[in-house]
Amino acid sequence: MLLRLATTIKKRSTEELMGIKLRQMMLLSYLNAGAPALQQQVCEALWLDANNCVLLLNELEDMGYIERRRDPADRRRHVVELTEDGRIALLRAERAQETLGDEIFAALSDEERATLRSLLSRAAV
Amino acid sequence: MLLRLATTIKKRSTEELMGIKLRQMMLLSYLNAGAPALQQQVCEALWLDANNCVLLLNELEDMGYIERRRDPADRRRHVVELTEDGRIALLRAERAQETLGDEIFAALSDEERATLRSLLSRAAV
DNA sequence: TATTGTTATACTCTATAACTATA
DNA sequence: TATAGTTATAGAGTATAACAATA
Repeated sequence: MLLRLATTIKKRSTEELMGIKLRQMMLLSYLNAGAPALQQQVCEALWLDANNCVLLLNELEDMGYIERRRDPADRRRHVVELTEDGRIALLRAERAQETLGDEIFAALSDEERATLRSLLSRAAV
Repeated sequence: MLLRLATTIKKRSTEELMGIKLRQMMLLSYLNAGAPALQQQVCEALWLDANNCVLLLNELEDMGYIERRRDPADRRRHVVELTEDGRIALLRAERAQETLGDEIFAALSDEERATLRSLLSRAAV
């Protein structure tokens, strides 16, 4: 049931609706939450292997939503940072997600949604 | 969060653990729940397009877990039925899933799990 | 001609391994 | 030599379109 709901969310989170892909949004969202992060940290936080992470970052860099800079302390490393355009794109995607959430969980009260969130957060990831 | 949990479940539902793949289990589970069904119904219930459905049924038929017969009433149609081996394979997979569920939702009481199920079931699919 | 099931094909997502540059 | 990032490649999963048999 949980799996089916997840596929529903994925299917309805179209690029057309959000402006960007769901995975792209999750990466931008992670960057927005904290300070500019090392590429490695981004990968780990989002469960992406190094390869996938690079590809995703490439897309976002091409779109101008992130910037990659060499870490002066260790020139092998890249520091990833959200751009202003990236912030705007993220906001749009988040608004779309909220609307979608309202549609999908329309039958649940605010309180019930909070309960759901809390229960899910206590499951092992 | 819901999406992350879903990927956790998928990743941990390995063929090694369950004996069959998750999608195969879902199809067998559907057949087990009701009477022998038309291929078309199976597709629709599991959100598979016709192509995918055929491929999945092919796998299961090769493994001897289902049987396909022509519908005498309309020879274009196929009736799909679970075999005894299929039933056994399904049972094994279901047991593995239960164990997995216990691990993932270990922090939740029985009552809380019931609440979670009920909340999820009320979301739009 | 329309419908059921099938095959062929391509596209996305993900996973593995080899390569480059820095340390 | 070990590590961070990259590239190349292959494998799942999924979607689209063309095809065969039957109605």
